[in-house]
Amino acid sequence: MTPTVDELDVRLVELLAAEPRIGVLEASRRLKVARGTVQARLDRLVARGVIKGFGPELDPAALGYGVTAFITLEIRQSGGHDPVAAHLATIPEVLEAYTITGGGDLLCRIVARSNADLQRVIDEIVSYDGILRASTLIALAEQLPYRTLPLVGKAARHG
Amino acid sequence: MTPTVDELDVRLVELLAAEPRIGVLEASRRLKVARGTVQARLDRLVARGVIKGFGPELDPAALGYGVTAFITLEIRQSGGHDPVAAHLATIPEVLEAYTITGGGDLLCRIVARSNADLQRVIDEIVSYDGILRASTLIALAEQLPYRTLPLVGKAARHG
DNA sequence: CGTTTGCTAGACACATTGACCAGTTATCGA
DNA sequence: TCGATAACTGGTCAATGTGTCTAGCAAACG
Repeated sequence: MTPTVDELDVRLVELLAAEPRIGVLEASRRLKVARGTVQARLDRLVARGVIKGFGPELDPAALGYGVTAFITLEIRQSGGHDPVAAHLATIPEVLEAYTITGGGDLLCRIVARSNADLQRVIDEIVSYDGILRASTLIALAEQLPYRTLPLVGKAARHG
Repeated sequence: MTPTVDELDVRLVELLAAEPRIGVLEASRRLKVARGTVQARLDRLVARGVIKGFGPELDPAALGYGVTAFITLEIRQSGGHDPVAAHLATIPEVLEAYTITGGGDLLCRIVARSNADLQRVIDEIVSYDGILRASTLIALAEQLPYRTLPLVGKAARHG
């Protein structure tokens, strides 16, 4: 299997991650390649889906949502996951949700303004009919902030 | 408490999220405000930390890491969390890690190339001395992709 | 061994940026 | 209610970057 990215791609991605505001021209200067090359590489990375986008990264904590928690939902088998996912999607505090192994379970990341507010969010979540049980884990500290950069390097080295 | 963001901020963030490549000038045209205003708002949002950055969003799946899992680590109380976090940081497949409620536990998001590869990643994680027990949940499907946009709207409406 | 693909290096018109400015509302505290 | 401060407008300017195109060259591929 041929790697999806090569060493130049990695350097480009790392450069963009470090200084997102530099343009294609400046990037080409830093990487010592022609501008067209950088442009082509970027287009290719986006086309392949390796780069999903350049949207602004928002910090829930800065918006006042300083409490993060993970909640496991046991849902009624019959209804299926989709209606539950649709319900969760209507709650802004639910940041993401995955179905996980172990009969009919869902793992969600949620945020709240405070521990008291967390109760409100949880109540809103479990108010839905198809949810049988919920169990919450409060995040105390972020030991390792979300990152994907090391993965690119590894993918290029072809692990 | 005064909101950290107002309605214009929300529209700006939503616009940037929808079309990240538009510049300040185009944004000002869409929002029907002066360019300087957009510039000032953007600077303010970044300065406040509401916008953490504009880095490229990478998709692990597109890099060949199609398997996502959540792993709970029970760590030895004595050593503390930091050495464990340092160990986890050296493993590219560990995308994030949180300390969570429940004595000395850590929740990590990890990715792997396949289920077999997942075993290798887990082995690498638990090879560390301070880790007593690990329990893994494999993510079957992404029901709700990571999002923060709805939160901004809610913060502005001041929930 | 010809063809395709990727990179270089340069060109061009055009749009955008960053940095200003003066003048005009809003907002808020006293 | 008034004054001061902060925010927004609408405009300028030079400098820079963008999108798009060209042609030549080298390596990889079948």
